[in-house]
Amino acid sequence: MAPGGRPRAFEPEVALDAAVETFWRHGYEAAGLAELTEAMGISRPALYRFFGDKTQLFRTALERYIERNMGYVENALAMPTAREVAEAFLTGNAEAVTAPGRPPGCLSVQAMVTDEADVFSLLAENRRAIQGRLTDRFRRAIDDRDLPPDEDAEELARFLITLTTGFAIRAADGEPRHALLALAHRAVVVFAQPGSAEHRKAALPSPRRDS
Amino acid sequence: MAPGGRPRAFEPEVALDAAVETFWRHGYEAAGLAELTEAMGISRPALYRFFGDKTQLFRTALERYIERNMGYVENALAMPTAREVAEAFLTGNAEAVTAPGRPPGCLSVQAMVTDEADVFSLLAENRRAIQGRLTDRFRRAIDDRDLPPDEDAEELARFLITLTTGFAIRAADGEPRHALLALAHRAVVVFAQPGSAEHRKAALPSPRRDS
DNA sequence: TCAGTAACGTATCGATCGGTACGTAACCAA
DNA sequence: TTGGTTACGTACCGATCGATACGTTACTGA
Repeated sequence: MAPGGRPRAFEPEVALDAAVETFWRHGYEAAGLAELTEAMGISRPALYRFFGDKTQLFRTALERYIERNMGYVENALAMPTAREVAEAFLTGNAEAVTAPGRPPGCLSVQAMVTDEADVFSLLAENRRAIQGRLTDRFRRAIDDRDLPPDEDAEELARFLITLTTGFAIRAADGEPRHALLALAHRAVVVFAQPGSAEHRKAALPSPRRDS
Repeated sequence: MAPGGRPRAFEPEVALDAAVETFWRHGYEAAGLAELTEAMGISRPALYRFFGDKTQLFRTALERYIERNMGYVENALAMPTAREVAEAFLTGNAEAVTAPGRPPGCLSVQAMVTDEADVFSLLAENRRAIQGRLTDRFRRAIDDRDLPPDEDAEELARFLITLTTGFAIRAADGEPRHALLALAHRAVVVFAQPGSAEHRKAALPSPRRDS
């Protein structure tokens, strides 16, 4: 019934990668259609025909970014001990946000500062998903006696996410890889060394509930 | 010789505070003139006559933001020990980025994601200045035998700045105050590295300064 | 009363934003 | 060749961006 029409004049994956890099470097709003189309090497209507509007393009770009540049998350979650999970997660992130030949920082964080509610919540959901997987992993570590029984798995996960968020901003700020790696190695001391579970007593005077 | 003309119809400080809040909530680029003028309660030409262009307004707003919402920095630097400096700095920041009645997060961080080079470098300079003062403080702590002689003062300062940067983003992300405070208390254990067990004993909840 | 001065705000500037209408070009099947 | 189909890109849309021109209003001192 319907034979193929005129063939595409560009490689969708190449164009998408260019979009990823543009969003990565400038965030969502600051990445204009003009810059996007120029980087992707296609015309504006071509972008809309293949990728939908700017928001949909960003969704697709974020998916690709995650699967191509956030592999360190899976890698870290597969580590045998909680401490190794944390170290792999932090160092993997430090390396990802300072990858040579790529924009410094993290697409998710660069694009987070936006008024577009759907883009923001998309990124928030992604971050929450990772934090949830880390939490689950640390809960398992508690069950396995790899972490103290009174340890707060959710708080540990939140600590890691918060630190990597900071890494992303600092990398965009020009901080070199070795500096972030040093911070990563330093931060894992928060994961109690075997035999010293007492840091929690000293560190937490009393739980506070104010907002 | 020159008599006064028509009197001003607005309070400059009130208008400036409104500008601070707008930049705080949306960052630099996303805070449009329409929103700024509406929040400030003045017309567009009035803004330009009194505050110069948008960049100059931002400079002034940043100055005011620093002097009104970053008092915790001075407070922290005045603490007697390195660990207390760190704890006061982190908790002070956690409280500042979750201050009730104010936008969550930090103006400096919200506005950091921008293409405007001069705004970016202005913020980077501010961050570097704080990091420098923390570094100096920790160097002094090393001289005073308050920190181990082989400690890296600059790295400690970088650790704190990176963490507070993360706090700012997470606060904007909706993280409640108590969660960030818990992270703050947890993070100061890096100041009780193995080998100096007595740093740990002295950990007490420090006096608090709300601004 | 009146000239001088300065802040007021409407109405508008050119540039750029995200998004499309539409005529054209390139493929396939008959 | 011809009709159907699909991608191509120029040229444009209304809205909004930051920034101003300019006529008006309110105050002061002579």
